[in-house]
Amino acid sequence: MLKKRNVMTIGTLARTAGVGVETVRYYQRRGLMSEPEKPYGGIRHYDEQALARLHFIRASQWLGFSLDEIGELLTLQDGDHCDEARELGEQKLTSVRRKISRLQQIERALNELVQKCSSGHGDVYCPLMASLNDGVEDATTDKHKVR
Amino acid sequence: MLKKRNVMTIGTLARTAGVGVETVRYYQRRGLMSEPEKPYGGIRHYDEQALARLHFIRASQWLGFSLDEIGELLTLQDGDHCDEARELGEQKLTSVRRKISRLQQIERALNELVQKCSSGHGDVYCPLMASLNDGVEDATTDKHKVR
DNA sequence: ATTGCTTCCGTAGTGAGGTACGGGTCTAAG
DNA sequence: CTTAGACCCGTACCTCACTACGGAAGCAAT
Repeated sequence: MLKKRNVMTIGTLARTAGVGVETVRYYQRRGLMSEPEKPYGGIRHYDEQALARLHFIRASQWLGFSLDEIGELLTLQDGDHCDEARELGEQKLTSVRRKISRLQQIERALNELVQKCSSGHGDVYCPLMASLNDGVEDATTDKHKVR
Repeated sequence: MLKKRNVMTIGTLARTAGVGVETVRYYQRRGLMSEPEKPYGGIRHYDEQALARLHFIRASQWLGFSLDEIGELLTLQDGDHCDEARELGEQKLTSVRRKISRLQQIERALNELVQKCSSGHGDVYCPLMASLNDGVEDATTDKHKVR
């Protein structure tokens, strides 16, 4: 008993996955998804696999992988390359942890500044601005790229 | 006794602040820094104020302000607008905290996946890939923008 | 005086991840 | 049968923060 596969147009596919039609087409152009053959003169249809692929991409993106990295992951898809996949995962984990601690530093600094601003309200000058003018105490000590 | 002010060329200024010459010129075009008058047919010189401005910009950037927001901050520079500045700071603080908790979620998920990958090594399939294929457990439940 | 590094200045390109547009074709509802 | 709404497709445009390019002119040392 062959259950007829859930067939969708690109619009339905996109809506179901919560992305825009243009985004799906963009992923196709990037080579992250294949374009199904189109029936002569007609409209392409997409199945569950396409939807799964879209989920894969969004899930990976959510984990901080770039589209290029996702492309890499996709070449490892058969499950035979667990080590490579884990390696990529570990790299991401490291970079996520770096980001977290940088943001925590920033949070502490910003919090302190805002606190000062709220309390010492008698003065004429603004402590936040003052700190920014001084370079936020050792924030600019790392003179590297901010990006 | 007038101490002759520390005068720099754009190159020295940039190097001192740890940015590129092009970056300084870019900030000028963006209206974040002024261009000093140039002596007839000659080379512009920059003083400590310009350097301070550059520090201000980098410090603010480090705190997560965009160049547009930094422009706003700069219009509040006189210190008479402490409330507005604090308001901006608080907004940033909120967004930084959001980012942190999002990243912490990601960290937990990624860590778990990598752990699984390292341990259960007898199977043929890769747990990381498997999870990505399933959508990372409720990661894709929030079907919104990843950006 | 010649080499060689800066500076000056405008314009254009980069990368990441899309989003928008416009003209043409299909399909489904009324 | 007409019309509204998808779809198809290529190309152009967007944001953000830079970065590069290229030619002319200045300045410092040899």
